[in-house]
Amino acid sequence: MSTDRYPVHEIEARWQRVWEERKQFQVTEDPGRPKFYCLEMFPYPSGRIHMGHVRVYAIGDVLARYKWMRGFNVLHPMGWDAFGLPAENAAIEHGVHPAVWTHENIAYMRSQLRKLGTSYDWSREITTCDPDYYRWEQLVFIRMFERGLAYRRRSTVNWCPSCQTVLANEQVEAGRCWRCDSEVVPRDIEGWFFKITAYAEELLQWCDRLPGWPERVLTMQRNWIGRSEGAEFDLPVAGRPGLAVRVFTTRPDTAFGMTYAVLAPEHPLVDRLVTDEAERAAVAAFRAEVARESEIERTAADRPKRGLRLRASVVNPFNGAVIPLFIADYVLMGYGTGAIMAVPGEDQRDWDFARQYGLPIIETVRRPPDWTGEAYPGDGVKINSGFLDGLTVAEAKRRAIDWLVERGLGEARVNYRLRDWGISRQRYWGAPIPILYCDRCGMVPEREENLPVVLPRDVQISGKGGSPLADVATFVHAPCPKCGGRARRETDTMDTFVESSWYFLRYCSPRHGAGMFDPAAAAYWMPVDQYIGGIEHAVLHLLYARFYTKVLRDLGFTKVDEPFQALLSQGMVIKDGAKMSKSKGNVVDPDELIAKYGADTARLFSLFAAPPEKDLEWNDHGVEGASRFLNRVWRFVTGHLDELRAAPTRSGAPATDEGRRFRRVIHETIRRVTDDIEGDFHFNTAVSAIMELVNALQAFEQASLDRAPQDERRALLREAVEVLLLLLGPFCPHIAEELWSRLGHDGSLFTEQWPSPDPAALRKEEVTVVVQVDGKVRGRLTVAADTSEEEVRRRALDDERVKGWIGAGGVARVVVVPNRLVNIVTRR
RNA sequence: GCGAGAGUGGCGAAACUGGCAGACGCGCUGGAUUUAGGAUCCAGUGGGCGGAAGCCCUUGGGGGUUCGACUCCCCCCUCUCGCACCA
Repeated sequence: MSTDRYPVHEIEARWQRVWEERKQFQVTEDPGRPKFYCLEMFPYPSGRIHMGHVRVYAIGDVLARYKWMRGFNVLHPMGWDAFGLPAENAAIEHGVHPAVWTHENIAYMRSQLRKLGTSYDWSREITTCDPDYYRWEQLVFIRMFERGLAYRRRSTVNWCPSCQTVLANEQVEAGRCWRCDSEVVPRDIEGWFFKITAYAEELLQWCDRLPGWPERVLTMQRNWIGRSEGAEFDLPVAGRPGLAVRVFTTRPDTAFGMTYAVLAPEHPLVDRLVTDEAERAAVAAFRAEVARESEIERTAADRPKRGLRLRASVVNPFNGAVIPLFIADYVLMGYGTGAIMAVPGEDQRDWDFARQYGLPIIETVRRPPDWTGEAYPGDGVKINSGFLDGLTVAEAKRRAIDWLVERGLGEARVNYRLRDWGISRQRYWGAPIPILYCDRCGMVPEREENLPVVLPRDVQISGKGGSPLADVATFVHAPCPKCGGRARRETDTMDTFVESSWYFLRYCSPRHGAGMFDPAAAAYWMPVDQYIGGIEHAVLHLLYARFYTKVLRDLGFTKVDEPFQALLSQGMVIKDGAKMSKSKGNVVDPDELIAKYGADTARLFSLFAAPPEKDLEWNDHGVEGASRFLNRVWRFVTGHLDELRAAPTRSGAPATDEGRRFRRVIHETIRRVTDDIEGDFHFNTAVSAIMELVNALQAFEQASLDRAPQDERRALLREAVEVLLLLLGPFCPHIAEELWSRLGHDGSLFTEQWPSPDPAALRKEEVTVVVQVDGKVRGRLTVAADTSEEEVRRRALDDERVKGWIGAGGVARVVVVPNRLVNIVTRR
């Protein structure tokens, strides 16, 4: 190790030990102090932390330490999202038990997080694969089951052939598995669901009441929930009394333009409508053709639509017209009623289909004169629409619905795109679902006093498919909780997103034995004041956690409506233009980084290089720069220790202009750094303000050597250095603590008050006013602050240089912005 | 297609409610120190013209509002992300 650099490792290890020994960041509820719950998304214990972790935990740590210094009682916990597939895959590949693999990883990653100098209350650490953790979600599962919020049904689900398990809709990205990127296939299977759809409206409504969340995350959630308003009504099947096709539409006003109707190919009504074997065979062939297409092909853009005309026809109740009925691949069974009225005039999909199959097109809204498109989806006056003619689209929608309701033919209806959350996983490493199947009693929940249903250790993990739990006789066979007879346990486990849906509540009282959490502790700490994590969870974890919190509220466990008051979505860490990944070979290993430069440098660079919400382009030279800066701070403080220690306590304003100017820089830095942290977490500009302070400090040190009175010089140097260390503390805690103590302070920097700017120091005596002529800078004036407009105008017009730019036309007007600028507008 | 966000030096970026565009850092150039390298320090660094003072141009492109536009309005282009036949 070069002697030119400060002793990073010695210092960092020492302070990490001191903080731990002092239990400095352990907290208890204290009603006398304002609380601040600072939470970063907990990691999956994959083995080692990566740069994305360094970034998110550095961001959270700055905030937590800052809030400490601001006098808050800060809850800043850490834990492990410990269930999940990689542990099982490791078991298959290396023959190590998932539990062993997981706990080894946790031990290593915990030491890595400590080396980063993070201010966690480790006494609150939780691990979700611990039965003392998941027992509580088993309890909640039972309560949800009793209320119909957890239910079992057979349905077509997303199956990942590689992970050998079901995926929730939210876990499928463009037809592929969110984890392994395999193509997802539909599969008909029995499984457990959480009824998130019962909360669709509330989840949507609250999107408008989360001002601390980024708009793009709220938009993604709103889109995902996908509310649409319209009407549902019957199209009677011609000549088949009692049979009708139920359709949903958002445009009931266009009903007079319906020229055909469509059922989803798998719609159950189809089988009842077929007239003979020939048609049955045709339908079967069509269905097979549609089924052959993969999810990805089916969602490809501009794909031609395919349909099959059925022999049956339906009647448009609005005008009695008999219209053809199709089955077609562009109508989905999973949305609305699985059937539509087709209005080619106003719907582009219907237009495309009608053109292809030679079906008539009726326009029911007058086109704007410059309209050149095909189907017209916009507003306008209704035409060709009977009693709706002459109305606007909005009026006609209302009228059409009233008309349906009056005749008992249909009703207003709201539909959501959101589907229930499928939580069954056909895998081992997850929380067991506490349900038994009894031959006599059917589906029975485990008795609450028998919880937890512990995941057995001894299993054969083959990865061949099907839950390995099914082969564990001691687990599967259990007495029926109701009748005591023979019963079998459910062998699916819960989606790991269930654990992460409430861990923030468990942190409030992590060792609570009488329930999920201590209500008093949760009442004190919740909600999370600032949550920090990656954008990839915009509609996964963040939607599930909101839902689960509302369920817990409705079950009487908590009074909180929303778990996260404010959310910061940090950007990715990229290198050479791509996300860091082993396959691209562009990973930077945090261990190596810390070994070379130390944690303070790693933190400083990841905070300085970009604002937190943006992607961060990794740059090795930039890291050098961060390290260089810290070394400069170190050299300055250690090089002036005698002088700093001998400094007098400040009294009054500096006597020299130089001193006053420098003191203003010090206090302006306090203001800037505070505003940057409090505002939009723009730590990058906060760091640059600190760097500017150091630049000013060095300049002042040089300039004041022989010019300033020595007492004033020392006092200002001391004031500047103390402010510098206090401001730097949250970003680079180790070096700040070390230099703070070398200055002669006994206590920790983090028990100090965050500094406030002195208004007297901020006051400017002189200001530079820019003088423009026709908007171009032609000079500047130095004037006393708050000089009157007239005076500034006079002095600007008197300026010789400025006069030269005023042409023959003379001055038209003069705009004066006090303390800033004068703009002289000439007549041209 | 729909929705959201972004576009500023060689690079990461900054610019408060419209008021000196490019702070801070990286890189680069020159110099000092050094046997050398490293480290450190000093000066310079958007483009063009000029010996210099200085002048002109410049925030994806085009228009507009304004004394004044990176910032506000309209049109267009490019990129990123999300959803995607959702009736």
